[in-house]
Amino acid sequence: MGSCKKCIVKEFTTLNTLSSEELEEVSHHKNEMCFKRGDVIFREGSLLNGVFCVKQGKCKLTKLSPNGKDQIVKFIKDGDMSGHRSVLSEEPVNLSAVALEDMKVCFIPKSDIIKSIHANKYFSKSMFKVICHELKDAHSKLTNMAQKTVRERLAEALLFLDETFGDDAEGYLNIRLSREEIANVIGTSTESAIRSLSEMNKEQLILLFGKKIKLLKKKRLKTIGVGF
Amino acid sequence: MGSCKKCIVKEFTTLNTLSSEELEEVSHHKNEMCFKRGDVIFREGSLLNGVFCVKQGKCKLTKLSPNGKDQIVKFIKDGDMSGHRSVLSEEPVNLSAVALEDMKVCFIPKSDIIKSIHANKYFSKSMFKVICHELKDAHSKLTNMAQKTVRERLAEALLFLDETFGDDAEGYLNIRLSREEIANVIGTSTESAIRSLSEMNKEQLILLFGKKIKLLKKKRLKTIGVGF
DNA sequence: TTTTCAACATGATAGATGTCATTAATTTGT
DNA sequence: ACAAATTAATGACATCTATCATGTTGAAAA
Repeated sequence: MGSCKKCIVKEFTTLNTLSSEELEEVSHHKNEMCFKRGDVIFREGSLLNGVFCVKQGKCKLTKLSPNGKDQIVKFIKDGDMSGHRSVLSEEPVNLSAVALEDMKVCFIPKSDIIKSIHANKYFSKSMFKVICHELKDAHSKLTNMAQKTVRERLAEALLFLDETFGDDAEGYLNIRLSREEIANVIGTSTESAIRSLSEMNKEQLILLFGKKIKLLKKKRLKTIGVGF
Repeated sequence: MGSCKKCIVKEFTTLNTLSSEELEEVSHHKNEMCFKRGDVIFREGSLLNGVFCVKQGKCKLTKLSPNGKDQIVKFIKDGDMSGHRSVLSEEPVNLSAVALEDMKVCFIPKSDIIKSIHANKYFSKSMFKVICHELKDAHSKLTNMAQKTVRERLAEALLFLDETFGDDAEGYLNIRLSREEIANVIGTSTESAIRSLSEMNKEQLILLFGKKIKLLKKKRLKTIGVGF
């Protein structure tokens, strides 16, 4: 089992505030797991006994609405943590995590996290920042959802995906989502999402090639996303 | 200047985990201020140097959308704290706070908060829970906003206001909001909000009397809010 | 390869919501 | 108490979005 000291997750998350000893301890307690596209990593309502660190792959965090539709609330990628909200608040998770591609994930037990929060003020501070940032993000998503049109939300979402996951060698978004998943990000029906995508395709703002999407005019997309 | 030890805010918030000495210190550093209905307590983008504790009155937290409309993200009432996200993340506030009635508010400097977070693990734990709860709440609001109709969101919002602020002697909601403000809670146009209210009034689910609103059939409103 | 199934695309239509215009009611300031 | 200004209510209409129906494409399995 590899040491956490050289892990990509340590590199990018709040774990980088841990001391050498703390990391050593985490290394011994952690649990490595693999998932395949479509696998459920955890499901809304479960009581998590630790946090997940993503070494490889991407997943979506979704919330089930009473009407049976999933809302995609967040994406998680290599180097990200997940499940910390549940651990910190000692409540069940309110979101489900589903793998979007094959993943390698480490599970760090709650006890290690809690211990370090109390012992290491840098870790605790960093944790606060992570959650606070998520909260800020959620408020701004809420506002967008409430006040923007489908087309505006789609433009925003595409730019977000571009910033978050980057492009591949040919300039396509480095994430593969079904049309339904795109609809679940922007909070609309699959058909409406498809229509808006086709429209942008015709306008040559984006290029659709199967499931692959290339952003052709990012500046224009930005102004659309802001609402103009 | 009164001691924080007997304050309603201490009673209800995370401040109740502070030791006697810590409270004493806060008592000396705090700053009492008054606001009138409509006053801006802080504005989106400001850098807060402390947190606000509400001794009396209510306010709304709003986020301005690029299209110029305000989205009401949260309500704050007697015994609540606000501004902690900004203080903990050391970022500008992302929301504006506007008084909905006359208010008495205490300002506690950032230094006291940070100090206690490091010194008092109960305080820190309690703070985590507060933020985590807000995050959970924001995710569920996001999902509702994305997937529910105006009527459903209105039903939910009314029940929320009822739970949060309670009723007056005659059974009316204990908070006075304009139609525009109600619209800004549920994320719709003022006219649509008015129409949905009128509709529920005709159906005798609620009773409208000027700005005052009484919930007549809460069970029915609940099933509407869930989406049936 | 061929078959089968799921995902994608698109048209038609109905329903929900936003916008504009007008009138009524209420609040505010004098 | 009155006038002015703001807020609320409602109708008419345009627009957006969801839903249903249908056909197409593409991927996976036999």
